[in-house]
Amino acid sequence: MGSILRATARILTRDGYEGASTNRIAEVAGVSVGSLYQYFPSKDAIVAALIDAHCEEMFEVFRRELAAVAGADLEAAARAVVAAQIEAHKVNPKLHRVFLEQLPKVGMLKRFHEIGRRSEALVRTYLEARREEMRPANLDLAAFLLVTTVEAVTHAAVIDQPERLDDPDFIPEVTALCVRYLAKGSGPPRG
Amino acid sequence: MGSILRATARILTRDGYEGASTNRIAEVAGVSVGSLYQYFPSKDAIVAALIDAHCEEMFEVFRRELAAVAGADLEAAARAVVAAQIEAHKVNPKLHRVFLEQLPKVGMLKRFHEIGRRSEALVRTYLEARREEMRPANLDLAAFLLVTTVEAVTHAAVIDQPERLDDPDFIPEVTALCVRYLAKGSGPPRG
DNA sequence: AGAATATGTGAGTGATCGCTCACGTTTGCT
DNA sequence: AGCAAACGTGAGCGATCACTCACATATTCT
Repeated sequence: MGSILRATARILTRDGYEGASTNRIAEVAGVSVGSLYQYFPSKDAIVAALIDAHCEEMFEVFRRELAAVAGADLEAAARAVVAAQIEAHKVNPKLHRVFLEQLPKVGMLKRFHEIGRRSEALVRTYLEARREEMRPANLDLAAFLLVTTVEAVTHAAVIDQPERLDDPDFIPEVTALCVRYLAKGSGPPRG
Repeated sequence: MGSILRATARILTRDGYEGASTNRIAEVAGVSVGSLYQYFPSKDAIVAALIDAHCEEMFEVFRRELAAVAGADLEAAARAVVAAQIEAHKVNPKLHRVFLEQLPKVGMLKRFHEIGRRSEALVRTYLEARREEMRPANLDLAAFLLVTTVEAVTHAAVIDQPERLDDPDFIPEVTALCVRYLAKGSGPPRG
């Protein structure tokens, strides 16, 4: 069963979604198609199980790195969130890409949206604990903006432009994007 | 030919990628499959043409709204960028979603990345013209972060959580995210 | 050992798909 | 009208796919 998931992941990362027929998955896993259907009711179920495992793994990396800075100040916490997202995206970037860019079924994406919502909840908890330091009145909106932003920027960097990560300004600048948005410090002069 | 593209767009928005077989496209367009292949060499070519048209339309909306504020101050320009991205995403949200979430071919996504790069160039031009007002030293990185951020936040809102757009804080807060990142105003106290 | 059960096999099924091609139909010219 | 080129047609081809099922093999009982 694990071998089926491992074979599927390998095919997806090497040949993309098109190469992942049930016969080929069975072949690479070293079992027969019949066996494959004893463990999974459908091809979609295999992919779904793989997505679930991948999402769980990414979220676990994210959550663990965040737990370490629950009491830290804003700057340190923001830097940790950014670094955590980068690490989470390094779990299996190729597989991550296939899931987000090649899966033709919409239902599959819901699983990714869910870890987004869970990440938002973690961040909102932090923001609420330090509410008096925060400029935004609507912390729900703030958490949404931050998580969406950091995820997008991280994703674009890790998946599409890995050379960005070599830029020593990358993490500090993304951190600044978050911190300057959140902190009360004087913004631009208000009209 | 236009009818083929229109039929394809309609099927994609109504039934998703799975429903868009060449026979069905021909049927909805009111032509025969044979005719379809006189205008397009392959099914992929139809989808590609549709993507190109869609991207061009979105970028044109974005570019036009931006041209109007080329000389405006940072706050106004940022607000315009945010509003422009929202408007661009309203061109055809359902089709946009299918393109980004259901197309199984990676090659198709390159076309979306290209308008991202073009948007970055527009933004960078503005940033460079006002370089002395900007805090970030690396305006290339700044343009990348801003465009990626505003696109992601806008996309998430328009496509997945349209109720966000009803929040009167939405545009101001996204604008604040950009302006506070860019402006020289005192950031958080530096260690 | 032998029956009963669980597990594994892979050729084959039916359905779908992108695409072709032999054949009509229309159009525009002389 | 007569012809030819351009345009349109749709049954059907070959390929592929997810999935099944009759059968073989392995395992666990008594």
